[in-house]
Amino acid sequence: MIPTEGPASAEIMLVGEAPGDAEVRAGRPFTGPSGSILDRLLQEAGISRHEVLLTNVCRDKPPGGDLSFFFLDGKKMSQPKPIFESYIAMLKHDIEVYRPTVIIALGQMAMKVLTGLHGIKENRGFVNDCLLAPGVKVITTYHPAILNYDYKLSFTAVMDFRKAIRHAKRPSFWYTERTLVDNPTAQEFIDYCDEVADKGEVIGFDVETKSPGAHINILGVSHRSDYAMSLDIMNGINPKYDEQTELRVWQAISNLANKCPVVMQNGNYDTAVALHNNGIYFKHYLSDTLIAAHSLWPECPRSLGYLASVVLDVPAWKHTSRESPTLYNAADAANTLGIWNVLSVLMDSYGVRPIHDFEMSQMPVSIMLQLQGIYVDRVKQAELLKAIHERGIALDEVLFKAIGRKVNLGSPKQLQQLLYIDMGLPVQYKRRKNASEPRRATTNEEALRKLQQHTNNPLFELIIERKKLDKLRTFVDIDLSPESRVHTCYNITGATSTKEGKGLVVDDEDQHKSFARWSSSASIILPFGSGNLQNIPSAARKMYIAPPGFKYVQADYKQAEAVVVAYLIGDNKLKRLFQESFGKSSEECEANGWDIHKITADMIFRCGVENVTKDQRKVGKLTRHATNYSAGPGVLAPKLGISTKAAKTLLDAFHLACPMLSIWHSRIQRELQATRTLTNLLGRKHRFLDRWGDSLFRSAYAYIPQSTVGDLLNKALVRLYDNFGEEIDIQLQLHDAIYCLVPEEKVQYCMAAMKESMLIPLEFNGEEFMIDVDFKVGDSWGDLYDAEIEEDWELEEE
DNA sequence: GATTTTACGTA
DNA sequence: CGTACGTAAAATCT
Repeated sequence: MIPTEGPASAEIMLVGEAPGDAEVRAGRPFTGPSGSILDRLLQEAGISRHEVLLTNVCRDKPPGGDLSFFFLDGKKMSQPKPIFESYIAMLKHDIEVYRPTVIIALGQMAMKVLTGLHGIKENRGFVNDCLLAPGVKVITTYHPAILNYDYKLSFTAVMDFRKAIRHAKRPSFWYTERTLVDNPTAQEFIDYCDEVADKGEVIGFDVETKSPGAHINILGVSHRSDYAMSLDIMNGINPKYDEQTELRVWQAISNLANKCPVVMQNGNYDTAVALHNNGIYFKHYLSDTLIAAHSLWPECPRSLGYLASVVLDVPAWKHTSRESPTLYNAADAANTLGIWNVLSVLMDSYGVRPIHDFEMSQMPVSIMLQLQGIYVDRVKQAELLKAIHERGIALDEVLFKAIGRKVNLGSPKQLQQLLYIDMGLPVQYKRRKNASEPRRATTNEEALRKLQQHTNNPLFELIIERKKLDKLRTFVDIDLSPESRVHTCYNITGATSTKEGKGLVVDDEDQHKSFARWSSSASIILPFGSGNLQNIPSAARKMYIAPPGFKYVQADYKQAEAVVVAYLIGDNKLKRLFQESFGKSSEECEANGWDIHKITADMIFRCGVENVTKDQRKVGKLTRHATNYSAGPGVLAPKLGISTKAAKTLLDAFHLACPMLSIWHSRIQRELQATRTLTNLLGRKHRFLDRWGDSLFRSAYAYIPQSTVGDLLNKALVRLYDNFGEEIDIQLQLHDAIYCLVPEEKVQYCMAAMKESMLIPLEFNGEEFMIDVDFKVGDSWGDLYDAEIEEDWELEEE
């Protein structure tokens, strides 16, 4: 039985779940591994464990640490045994005796017992009344034990602790008093908008929309974080007001859009919808809480609810969306403004406002690209579909004969049955991220290729081809808009928006990363196409055809990441190569041996650049690739068709010739050790909060080159759109390439404009350099040929 | 019907 | 022991 510990005068009480072995031995709470994590968190939040009360819901360690032991119904944990009831009574007693101002509930069980709430993700960070002792504030956060597994949650936990400390100092303060007007008349709403517009102050704005079509049905405006008004203009699927009244509402919004600086949460969506469906353009959309949060904490969640839980003192409001959509929307608008007020100050003290402003500057071109979409030729689409279908049938016949029964190759389970049980082949296992993960059988392409080598059976080639065909079909067999277009949603901050257009969906927690590149996902406004436009295979690109008399022009950064790496690691040989070959034609590069892969091959084989054979060049290319991303011999070997040992010899030879790379890796590790933070060449910072180890290192090695190129391209894209957007039709953003569509006679002009926009100097270690640009031109996105700017061609001619 | 797993497309 | 991203289809859970 572990008693509550701490000073009687303490204002904060921490309640965990149950003691562990260390606690039982010491007879004191939080003395084991969780205790040391807790100490670190408390220290970061600015408080010591000697100032707080420490206890657990359960006073004893359950057998095997399994909390369900204290319940009659096992895992469900809804019917407590008498002993659990007695623990609750003890907890209640201690709360009443010590009477803390704030209780910090650590983990699910403490939250449930103290507040009656379920779902720690939704409820943590908010202030709730204590069920056991009404009037005592309860703030829930993650249990320290879970931070062992998910270090990223530490940031949130520290923020929650800080909030608890603030509240402990102000016993009577619960929430910011505020007014959310959720049922105004149309006239009241219009009057409010007009009044706010006249003042021209910063407003928070949010819309709710109805699918299909993403039509706005609720409008929310807030001029102060403690006041918002929300109007529902729809009655089910019918307009709520007469035409005249609704028109006046839209005029009022349009007036706001013209006069007030506006803050939104993911306003990329709201402004695109307002423009597309209502013709309203937000002239002064200057700030966005999603982008502010991304520039401050790119590694953290950034939904409005999360941000509010971390920086505001408002009650949780997500649950109101169903019972009162206008109340919900008003809270969204007010909280957006409230969050902005805090983040705006933080951005200046962290020095990241330039990142926010840079991302905001990408908004207009991103919105244009989303609404414009890309044209697909229906005839070519049908042709491709037919070819896929026919080849599929032919392959199915051959496969049926070879296998003797019908197997759904899209089913990993059926394929495993066929390969590893029926055919008795050696089971292939998936590549693991670290050695502690369990081995999992796989039937992916790599496994099939291994089996092919093992058996020399052509069956596997056929299986691979059939699977690829099915994959390709998903990119070709797509719905087109009435204008024969497909659309996407470009997410400037990386992760995807939800269907409702707010918050963030992150399947895998790693996906908060967002290394400065846009992501592309299914359009919520115009749901046509395969969604992500950044992963269309080249075969499917052939149906994205330029109209008669027009050409696609592609400009991409040449060897972009390799150039950045060369400067980062101080590889003089490569730096010289990139300088010498800058702006030179491919023929000239070839003639002079300016070829990074030949140079790499020479570093490995020491044969002289001019003597490198085709095979050696391939080895050089793949080795360079492997080392750039710190891949190991196990990855390189199958790609070269050699043994792991031989691959290791190659890698060793490379590292011997290029010691700078390993030195740079060590430098990155030291930088991480100091602050866990890296800064790319354009000043964008990223904190790496994963568990310390190789996986974190590899991610970190990729960060600077990848994010620098991402930022560089977006900078160029904004320049191209701002300076040439009237004459040049930008079509696509593909991480290190931009695609445009122009009349044939404007191809040279387009290339010159793209070159001028994309050649942007970078600086590292006081040295300035540029990444060169390559061009391709053609009749479709999938049919492009090398092109160059004619030597005597000047941009001014146009 | 909703969520998770597997596989795979791009840079 | 490449990283980053999003989606389709099958498998599994509730």
